Amino acid sequence: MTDSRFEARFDPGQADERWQRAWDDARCFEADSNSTKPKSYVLEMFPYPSGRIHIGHVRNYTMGDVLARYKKMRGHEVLHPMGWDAFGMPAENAAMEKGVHPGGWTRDNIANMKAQLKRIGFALDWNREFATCDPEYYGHEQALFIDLFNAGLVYRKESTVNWDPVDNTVLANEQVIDGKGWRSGAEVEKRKLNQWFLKITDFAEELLDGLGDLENWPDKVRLMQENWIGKSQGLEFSFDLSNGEKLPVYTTRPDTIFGASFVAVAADHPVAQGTAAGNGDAQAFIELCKRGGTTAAELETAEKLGYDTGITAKHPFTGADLPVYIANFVLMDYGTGAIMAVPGHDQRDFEFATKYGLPIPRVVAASADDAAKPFAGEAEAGEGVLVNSGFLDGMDVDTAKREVISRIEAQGSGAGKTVWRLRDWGVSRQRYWGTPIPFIHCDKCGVVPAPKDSLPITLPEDVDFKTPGNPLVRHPTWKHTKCPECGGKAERETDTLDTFVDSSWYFLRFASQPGDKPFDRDEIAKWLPVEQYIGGIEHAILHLLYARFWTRALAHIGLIDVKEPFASLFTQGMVTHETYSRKTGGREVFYSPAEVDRGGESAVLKDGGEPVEIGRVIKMSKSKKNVVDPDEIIARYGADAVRWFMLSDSPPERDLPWSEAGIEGCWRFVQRLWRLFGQYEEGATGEDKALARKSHQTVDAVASDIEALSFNKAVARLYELTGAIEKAQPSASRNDAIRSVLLMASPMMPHLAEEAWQSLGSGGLISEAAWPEVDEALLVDDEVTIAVQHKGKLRDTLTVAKGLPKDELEALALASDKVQRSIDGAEVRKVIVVPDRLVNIVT
RNA sequence: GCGGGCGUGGCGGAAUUGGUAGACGCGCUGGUUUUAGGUACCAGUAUCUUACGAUGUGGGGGUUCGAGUCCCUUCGCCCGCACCA
Repeated sequence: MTDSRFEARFDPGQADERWQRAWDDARCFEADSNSTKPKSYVLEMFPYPSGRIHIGHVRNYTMGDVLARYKKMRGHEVLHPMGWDAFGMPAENAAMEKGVHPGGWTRDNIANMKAQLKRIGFALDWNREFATCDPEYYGHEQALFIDLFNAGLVYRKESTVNWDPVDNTVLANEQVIDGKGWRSGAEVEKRKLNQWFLKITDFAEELLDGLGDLENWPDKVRLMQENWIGKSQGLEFSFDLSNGEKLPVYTTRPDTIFGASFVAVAADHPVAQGTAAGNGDAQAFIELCKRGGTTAAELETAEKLGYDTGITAKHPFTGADLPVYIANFVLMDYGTGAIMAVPGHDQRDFEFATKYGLPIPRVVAASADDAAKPFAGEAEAGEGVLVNSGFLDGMDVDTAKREVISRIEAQGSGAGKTVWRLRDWGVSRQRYWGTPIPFIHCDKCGVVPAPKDSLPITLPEDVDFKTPGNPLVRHPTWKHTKCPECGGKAERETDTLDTFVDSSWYFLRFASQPGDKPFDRDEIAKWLPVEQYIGGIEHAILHLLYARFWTRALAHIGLIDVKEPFASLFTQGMVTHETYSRKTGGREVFYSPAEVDRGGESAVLKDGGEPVEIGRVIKMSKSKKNVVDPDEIIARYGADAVRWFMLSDSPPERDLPWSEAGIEGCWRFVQRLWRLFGQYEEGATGEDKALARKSHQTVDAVASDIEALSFNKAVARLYELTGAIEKAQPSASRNDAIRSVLLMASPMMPHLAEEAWQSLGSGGLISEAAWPEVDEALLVDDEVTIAVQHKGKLRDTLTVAKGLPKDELEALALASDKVQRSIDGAEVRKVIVVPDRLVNIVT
């Protein structure tokens, strides 16, 4: 019964590219800023141009694409742009390893990856494409940076970097492995440099409060940001030290002050520095702290170490002399860089006190009776009542906090204080491949911003990467310039900006890209905020917080009117794959899926047939070789099967395990749909009420699924409806249902859909068509299936008219043979009836 | 270490406010069509049990007429930790 206009099989090899060209020719996905339609800005996190599109990108962009195409079908003017996060370290690493220029390497990668994206058929507005390494883009970024400087949001201060003494280079955290430089293997040192900072802490309160309005962000992301910002109410007070100095400390647990058994300062705290002067042992200890990791994770997992300064601090209430230690777990940039340590009620202090034999007094207990209860090998950080604490005894934790703060304030030795965990954003990078920081150092005038008409300050092309270190510093001419203030000899800043700055406003530039300024305020007002932002959960904190901050900062200085850039956020999972490996000579060798023949339970090498071990399903990575190349898959199965796979089965926020069998199944479904569309019978008449109902219910449900980004559910519903249509006899209802499936599948399998749309003789492109209408009357079923339980266990089901009253349901349930057999004459004590759902009989 | 998340058949997963656990797909088993087939179609597929039935959502405990869903506890895996993007 196959329609003659349909070939036996859908051939993506000839169809995909043809339709991609048709979309380009019709310019269907170009966003019109002057449109009067409701707007939808759909954005996926733009990729770093590493060279190849990764299957994870394909998943991310397919989700956004389905939403963008769907919104267009619902009559929205859609902005769905794409660009390149093109600055960063990998380009410099490639330059060092392969002798290529970072710019050329990046441009080649972009060209490759763009071609790859085109082959997947994404509905992108390529007119708005840019790369952050375009001088035009980073020139505007330099202008914005100067604006923020003029608004007092940019400053310089000393801060610590990882220094590789052999390569004479600053290392990123990921380049430090076990405290050693990844290339040189040299012991990494901490070194202080003058660096540029953005005052994100000025916005801490705003960024925290703003989270409350981001209702369409995942709760987990909001919670992570809240914890990261880390507002805490505590007490800052000063200890009188035995050397006559005062030592300010900050604590969030002033209630436990009677449990303080020592005081600790960070290695770079002035008290530590003072102790080290003329004290070799203290100096050695501070040196020890300077080695090793800089990251919070390393600091906190490292063994707690300390050095007794010999100084003591006088307890403000008991007058006791507490020893002052230099400790490796105290951070200089949180609070005052010094703490009162309460080992009984803080785990880090507990470990330290145990190691150094310091007292561990209990000052909080479950009840006053437990005042002498020993600790069970760890600190107790929870709630309770105060004990062994003088005037605080018997109070709860909150009351005691307030009491201590007011007494300290009365003494005049301190005050209640709000402290934030959030630190200012250090944006200096001692690297070439980034946005040059637009400032000029003049001996006479100091650090002055470059004149705006000198922007962009572009990177020099003639650089070499044979010598380690920043090529901008050793370039013969680049940094030499004139001071814009006095006209005298001066030098350019050679630091470049963190690439997180580039990604903090690219979504604005997509919406509006005038040549003479970063963006047009009115156009931003039209397009922003982004309706739906989609990206990886790994960006939950840094990128998303920086972008929120940068947007607020621009609003603060009056350049834009939007404060939150992303109205709705979705974080998708990774694409994973099992690993294949063989142990040869004690070494594990990994093989790529392409090298392996995968049977039901086992796998063997294609070349040679030796068995390989099938490993866990993990994130795709080059080192484990468990990667699949989107290009190869598309060449084999076409773009639509790959897109369908990306949407099927796994909920989008969870990991998606790639499997060969899975893509085969998708390929078969593409063909099954193709046959279904061929079964559209011109002129078929007659009504099929059940099918019509199923079809309209599916259209309604798939629409809500797509809007909720629950693509796996939408896919399951399309399978179901397809099955129902295949079983039905030809009718007008059936034709209508086939047409609905075609339209519903079109955002997911656009090439197949265009081909079928054309074959059915529908005019124009399906990409320009409207979403099918839903007949509300068909959404409600008139019969429901009721579960009948006895003592909470299912005994029978009943099919009854919808809305049947409770007493009738109860009577029907009790009349059931199966139920009576289960009750077996016992006394019915209670019957619970949930209309249209269930009856539960309790005996 | 701290913060956040996840855990349901052989596999991916589905399951309004607590209300028929396993929809849908993959795989597997049997059959039909085909010269053949890696295609298509039909039937079956949580576990135990001959059956009646019992058990079952990482483990243990609790609340409830009723728990995958709520509470406590425990184990495993994943993400982030400020210079990877």
